[in-house]
Amino acid sequence: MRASDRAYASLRDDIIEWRLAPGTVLAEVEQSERLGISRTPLREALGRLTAEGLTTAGGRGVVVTGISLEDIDELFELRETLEGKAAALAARRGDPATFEGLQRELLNAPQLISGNHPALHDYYELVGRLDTAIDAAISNSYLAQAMRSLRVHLVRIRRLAADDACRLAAAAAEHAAIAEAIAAGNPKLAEAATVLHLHRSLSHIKATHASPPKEHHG
Amino acid sequence: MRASDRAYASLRDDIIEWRLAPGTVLAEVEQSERLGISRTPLREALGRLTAEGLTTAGGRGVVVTGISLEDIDELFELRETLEGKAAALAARRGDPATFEGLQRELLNAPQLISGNHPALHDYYELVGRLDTAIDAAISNSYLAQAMRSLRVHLVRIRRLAADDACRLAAAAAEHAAIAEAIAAGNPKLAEAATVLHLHRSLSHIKATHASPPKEHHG
DNA sequence: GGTCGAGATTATGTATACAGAAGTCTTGTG
DNA sequence: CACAAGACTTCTGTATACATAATCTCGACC
Repeated sequence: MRASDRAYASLRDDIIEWRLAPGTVLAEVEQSERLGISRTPLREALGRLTAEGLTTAGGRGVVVTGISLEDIDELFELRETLEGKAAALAARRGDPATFEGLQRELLNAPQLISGNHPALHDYYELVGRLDTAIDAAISNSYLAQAMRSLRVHLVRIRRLAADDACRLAAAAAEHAAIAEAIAAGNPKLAEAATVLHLHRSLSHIKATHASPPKEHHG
Repeated sequence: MRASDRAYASLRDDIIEWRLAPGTVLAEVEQSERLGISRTPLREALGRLTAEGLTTAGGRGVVVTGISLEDIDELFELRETLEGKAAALAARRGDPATFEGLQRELLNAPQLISGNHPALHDYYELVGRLDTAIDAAISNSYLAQAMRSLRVHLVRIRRLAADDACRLAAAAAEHAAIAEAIAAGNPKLAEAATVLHLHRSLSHIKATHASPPKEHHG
């Protein structure tokens, strides 16, 4: 693996997991020394992060982007548009069997979650498989790409919302409804189920953070 | 201006204007010598182009991306989703006076176009102002960013469709309808006018290219 | 005492040198 | 004559050295 790829993955992870706070300046010499590489591959990594919107190239050095409450609203507005359309397209073009299987798994998810130690990883992996299945079903690489670039920010937001077992179970049911609608080949229903799920998710995030979270564009 | 910026702008223009054909390999030494810069800023430029989707970083060297008929369909599918939503949001949040002015200008556009030498530049500049006004009105930087990344590819497609004066006049009328709906504060109408315009544009492009254009991902 | 300016310092932007990998051409053998 | 193996060529990936620009600080002058 290339050094620039490692640097990119490392920094991306640090930003998404909030180990690098918004507003942090990523000086080239400092970071290249920290990661044990030279400035050249680091610059490529920073360029990719900036293209994704995780950092901004303001004046001197690149700084870690913040996420304000307005950003979350904007993000979900776009997300509703893209994922709603994607769900509708998947219902038209997807393979029903695939989504029937995912629906079954999602209906079983709450049982796994309510166990002793909530297996967040398993749940997120399952949701990720649903996302991947939708991406493949829509047969639209540009739409898929747009959603992928959104998901980076959403994962970041997810860390802000302390997902309890209750919300996870509800979310699993909502995802199951989406999968069911897609499997049934019903575009309108798939879009409606998606919109519903996203509104619930956004409400949950906002309720969790009645007090404003870390603020905004560094 | 930085050397990497100049290289990026130059290559981007060459690709959009089809001076660099799809499938062309952009070797680093070759291009850096052609542009009179060193490999370092050139690599940054290539990275930006690849992030935008104008080039792909397959195996050895980056190659200029192609646009197939399927790509155009996918592109317009996403475009309909994003611009439809944007028009609806602009109708809700935009300043009516701005769009009334744009509507008036667009209604006068056909007179300018039907002159001796069709002033394509003026028309495209006017449409660009409408896009900019919508971007500003929606108050959603993520949606605006998604549309900006789309427009790069659309400009490229525009060069494939030989826009005659007749089509330009019709397009101006369609744009005027969009501006009118936004000025009227009618989201559903604005979205409908946008969807109508995009379908007409796509039909025109497809009719122009009954014979398949340059094909596919390089 | 405050403010403006010049110098120093440090960071980014660029060029170049080096290393590793991949592809191609050539040559030898079956 | 065809196929395979090896060396050579060439390209990308990385490191480092140098240039340039911006910022911070210190000092002088008002």
